[in-house]
Amino acid sequence: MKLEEEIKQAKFQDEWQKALLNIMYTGNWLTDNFMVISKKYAINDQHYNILRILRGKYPNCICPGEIKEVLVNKRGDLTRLLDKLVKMELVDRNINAENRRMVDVIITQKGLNLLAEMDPDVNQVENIKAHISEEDAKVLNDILDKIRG
Amino acid sequence: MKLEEEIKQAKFQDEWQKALLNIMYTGNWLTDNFMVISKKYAINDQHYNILRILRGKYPNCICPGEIKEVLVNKRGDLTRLLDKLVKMELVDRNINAENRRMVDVIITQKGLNLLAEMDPDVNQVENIKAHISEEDAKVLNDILDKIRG
DNA sequence: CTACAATATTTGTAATTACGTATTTTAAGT
DNA sequence: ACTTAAAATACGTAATTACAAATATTGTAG
Repeated sequence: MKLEEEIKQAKFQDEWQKALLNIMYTGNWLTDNFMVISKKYAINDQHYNILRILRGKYPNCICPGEIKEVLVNKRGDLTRLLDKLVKMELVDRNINAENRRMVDVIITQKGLNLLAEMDPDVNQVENIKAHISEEDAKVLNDILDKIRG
Repeated sequence: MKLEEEIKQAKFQDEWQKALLNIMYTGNWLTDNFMVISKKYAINDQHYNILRILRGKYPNCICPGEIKEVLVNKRGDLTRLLDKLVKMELVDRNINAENRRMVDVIITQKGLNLLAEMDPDVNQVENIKAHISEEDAKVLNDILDKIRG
């Protein structure tokens, strides 16, 4: 659906202006989708993002600082986000033996199971293959990378 | 800068997967830029978005429901977001005479002045003309519109 | 070895946001 | 006119987030 209809604006200043709004709007739209899915499993989109990062590292661990760097969305307080995941037993958190300032975070089996359970729902959202070609995706990636300079 | 470097992921499943992350990442990146600018003027990006919508309507007013529909980001409690703008005297809020359920919101001169003051900063952020061509922007818009289906 | 700066994370507190519920007003049906 | 439903917004409360400051540990210069 054209952005003009979504945010009910007859026309934009120019294509660049529209592109900026379109990126933010579509980004929020995707995030909202992840929020809806995550909520079904008693977590939010940030928790989900963290679990995905941890699964990517598994069976290795990773410290909060690295997680923060890699998060798609930096909103939220990492310590408290992890607090909740620990409380739900989805991740383990231990002080690093070599450098006691650091904390090792690792996803638990329960966390892996949860992600596995969520995968079908997520695939549904991530199934943009139905809408754009691989070539389109590649073009999109190039343009977005260029925008961020 | 390539997304791979930004979020330190060696490679992605496929171009589609990367595109999804890229949209959300770039959207957040843009939003963060607006947040930084807004903060300099004691408001946040949502407040700024609302003020822009109101300027677009000026000298007409618009009700909260319509504002909500048009907002790029639906996060936040519109009543309280407006509370703050009213308190800062950047907008006026009055019960609609014809339909007393509705509320007329209009930007004040002070609000218009603030936006005018912010414009140079915002133009800086919005200056993606330096990075992508009009044709690129058009292609990007088409692809994003397709993704949302 | 000691003092000082740097790093990684946590915590306190205030502000913001989410979410369900309440309030007020209009519309519609009988 | 009266009752009920719908619409638009506001509000109470709990959860989340932002921001600054605190804590703990390591690295380093003298």
